[in-house]
Amino acid sequence: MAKYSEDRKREAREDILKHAAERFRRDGIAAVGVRPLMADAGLTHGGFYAHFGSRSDLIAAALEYAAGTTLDYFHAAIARVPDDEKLGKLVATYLRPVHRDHMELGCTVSALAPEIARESDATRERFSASNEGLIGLIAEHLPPGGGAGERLERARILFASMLGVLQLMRIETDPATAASLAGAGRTAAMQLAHAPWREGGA
Amino acid sequence: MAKYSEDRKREAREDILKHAAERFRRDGIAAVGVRPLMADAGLTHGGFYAHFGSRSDLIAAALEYAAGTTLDYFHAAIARVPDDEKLGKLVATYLRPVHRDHMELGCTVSALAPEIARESDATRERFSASNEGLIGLIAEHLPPGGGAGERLERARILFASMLGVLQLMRIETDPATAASLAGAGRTAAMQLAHAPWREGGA
DNA sequence: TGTACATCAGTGAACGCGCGTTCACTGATGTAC
DNA sequence: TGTACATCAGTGAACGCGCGTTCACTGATGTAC
Repeated sequence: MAKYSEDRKREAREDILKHAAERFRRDGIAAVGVRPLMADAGLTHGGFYAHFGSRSDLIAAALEYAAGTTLDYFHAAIARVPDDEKLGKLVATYLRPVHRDHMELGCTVSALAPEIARESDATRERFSASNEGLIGLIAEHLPPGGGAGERLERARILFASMLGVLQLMRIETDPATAASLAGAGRTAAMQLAHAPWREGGA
Repeated sequence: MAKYSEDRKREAREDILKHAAERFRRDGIAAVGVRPLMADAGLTHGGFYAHFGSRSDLIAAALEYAAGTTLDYFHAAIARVPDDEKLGKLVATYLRPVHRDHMELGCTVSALAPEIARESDATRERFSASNEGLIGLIAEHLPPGGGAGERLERARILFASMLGVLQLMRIETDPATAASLAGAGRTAAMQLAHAPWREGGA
């Protein structure tokens, strides 16, 4: 019934989402208007509402989409690497210069964390669910040992540390400091991956 | 010559900066307009340009101001604590629930990192210089040992980790996960403070 | 195979609104004598 | 001490512009027979 060209529509929607995911990360969510975004996709602004109920709906969908591409990116980056080097490769990929310089194609959280934090519960929940894939990927390649919950907790902390380091690298104007951050960030991440958990500090 | 009421003007400027620093952190830089901001300070929008050359100038000044208040906040938080507990107190203060729930009065980087990263070199440099105070405060209370450069590097990583954890806590909708993040974040921060540096990982 | 009709993604003018910035002004606060 | 004048922070109308959203429309793509 009324099938029409559902594929064509789905492709257009996907195209809008792809451009939104990229623009949001590059310019910030608040700076991206419906009109320029539709122009990116080769369309005019009125057609937007055939695909999304509102700009808010787009934000939720685009964040979810962006989290998906982020996961794909890191999944691909470690695919051709021996199992026991996957975590190191993931950390190195996360902190490498090209990721610092290309917010628009990289980790969604590092590019948009505070803006996501200001979104509604529903949007944040939807995004978190999508972002769990990346947390899971890290947990999967942590050194063996520990229960599933503990491994996820450790993966979350490792992710948080890398994300913070990357954000500082992006603010930093001195290349030497940025490079030192990348190096020290890698060391720190591997420390967090291997150190005994629970009361490991002073 | 022409002294007039310079103090009064300085007070008004300070008032605008104070409100801007708060609003920026709460709503994001892009979401804060000149008009609502001046209304916060009990003024009308036209007067804005007696204090700042442009909205961009305000952003640079307000970020600097915010970094200053962030430093004051943590400086005060650890003032009445024995020296060897200052770092732990700082970490605990950074990751406590009230800091997660009050972006507008807390760490500027955690509330605005990606937006700051999109600012001009000049603005980022000015902000970084101001934010070095907080990095220095952390470095000061790291366990003894290591050169000044190494201590600063370690402080930067510790700061980055806390900042990432706080941002994840702000995105998270599940209270249990948020609480686990806070706890694990404290453990991780103290691990990073105490672990041997350079090649400490796998 | 050819014609009539239905669907609906996409178009673009229009809506009310808030934006950053300018500018002629006002009026409180200062100085000069 | 009282009066005339200068300064300039603050006012608010006005500028051109882009925003999110609505809606009457068009025209390519589908189905019916």
